[in-house]
Amino acid sequence: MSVSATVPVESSGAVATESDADPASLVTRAFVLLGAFRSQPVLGVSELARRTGIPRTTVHRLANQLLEVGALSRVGARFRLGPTLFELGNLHYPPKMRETLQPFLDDLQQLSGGDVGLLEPAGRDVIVIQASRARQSTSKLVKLGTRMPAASCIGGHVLLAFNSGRASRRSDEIRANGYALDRGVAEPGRNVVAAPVANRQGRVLGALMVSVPITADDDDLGRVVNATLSFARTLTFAGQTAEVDFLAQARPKASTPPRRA
Amino acid sequence: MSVSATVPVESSGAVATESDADPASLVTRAFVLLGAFRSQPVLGVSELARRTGIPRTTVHRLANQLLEVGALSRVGARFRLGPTLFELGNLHYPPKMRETLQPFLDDLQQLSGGDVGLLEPAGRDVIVIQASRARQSTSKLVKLGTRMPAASCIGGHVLLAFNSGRASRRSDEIRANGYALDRGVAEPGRNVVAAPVANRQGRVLGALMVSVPITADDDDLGRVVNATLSFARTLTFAGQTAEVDFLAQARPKASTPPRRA
DNA sequence: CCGGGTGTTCCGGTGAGCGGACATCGGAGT
DNA sequence: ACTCCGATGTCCGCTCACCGGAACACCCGG
Repeated sequence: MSVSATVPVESSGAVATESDADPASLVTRAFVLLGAFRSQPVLGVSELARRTGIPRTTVHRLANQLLEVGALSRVGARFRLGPTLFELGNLHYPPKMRETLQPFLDDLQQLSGGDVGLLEPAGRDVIVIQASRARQSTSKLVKLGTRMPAASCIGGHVLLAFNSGRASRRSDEIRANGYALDRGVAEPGRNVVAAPVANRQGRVLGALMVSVPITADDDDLGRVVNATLSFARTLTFAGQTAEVDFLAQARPKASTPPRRA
Repeated sequence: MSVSATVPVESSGAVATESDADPASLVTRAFVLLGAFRSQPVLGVSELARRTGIPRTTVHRLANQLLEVGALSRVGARFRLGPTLFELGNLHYPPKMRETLQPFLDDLQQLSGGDVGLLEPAGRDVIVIQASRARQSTSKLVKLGTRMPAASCIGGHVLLAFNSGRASRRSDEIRANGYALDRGVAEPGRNVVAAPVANRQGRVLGALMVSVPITADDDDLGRVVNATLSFARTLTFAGQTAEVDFLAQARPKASTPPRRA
């Protein structure tokens, strides 16, 4: 549990977030810094340095620069993530996407009684970019802004199945069914259903995920599965119509820019 | 009720404000790059270079680094803001703040029939960090994630009045009234009301803003004002109880870090 | 075939970033 | 009281990684 994305192993020196490329690069470091706040919302310079393996002085300078642009805010002598990140994060979507899709998520939430979330891939992780939660639900998977490894979440499995070229038994199964189902494994006492959402080119860009409490009657679950599939198709359609082109990925122009060595 | 002579709303356009300090600093530049997407959601390298004044080569390198950390995504050969920003932006809040406050905003929305937004200061701008909008409203001020100069928005005036030391006639007036009112200036055909929201120390950290269509009857407006004030107080209270400590800003510790000699 | 528009690569000079050392503050322990 | 410890903020000289001009590769429309 405690899906990685967290702290590297103490003061191991280098940055341990399994980033592919050179760990240098100021930009990378800045975002490693920001990422440290995933596990702790308020951090001081020294704490940041300890968690990220970046020298204190450097952290100090970086943090102050991030402060200037509003990516961090002060909390007494310490820091927290700043409002500029929220602003830019919201600009991530096409302007009307959220408003357009929210009613659908809400409907599905009502209908299923569970928690509904829309996932987007981010590297080898997935992020919950939109959600509709039951009043007093405790699903931690389906929570706005949550990031987790694609491999460790059923919604991520769906995305992998439809996106990554690599075939596997599980992927084949998901593609064949058109959805994925997790019975109480990911979340104890809960069933989780996931179905793919595509854009107008038919490319799968997101996954709809529903987490419902386990019921005695399997027919209930069946209904939830059907509803999820139906709504996933609806979202695909809604994304097309509202010229939202849900999650963009516009014209596939330079489809394969020569990959760097 | 003096009509507030609000500065006419600056309609997007050029790059937004700030960037006071040295334009150097990689971090600053990176965020200047990201900020360019405020006016255009999808941009290529050359376009970015043109808009930001940063040389193409540098833009290219920066953009690719930002891509690696998920702060940007590819769209064909161009870029858009990435999901990591959304994730981090959501972490900006205390964990339960949004869920806690949303019902209050929704109630006020229903009650007033207008658009309701919660503002947070960010440098000399303000950002709408939470909103509840009427079904088919067209208020552009009260939209989730919107950033605008504090000086050009009535909610910003409230924040300035209660936060900045500088006194002015307008600030005094707002402090005396406990709220601010804009009659159709900021948004044609709409009245906008704003009231301060504080944390447990009584420090004003946000502003509640309500935009309603202008009605013939002034009593209606009065009711909206009262409701807004009431809800602002409620939010203050809610922020306190739910140990959300709404918008943090904990103990005013190192209030005056010894400024360089 | 050309001219103007992209995105991308290369490479040398240099200034920005690095980090060791120091100053300072605040709280806990004795 | 005095001290230790860890916190944040500051200074400064060395060096290496970033910067950006120039050149390249590519795709279009004329």
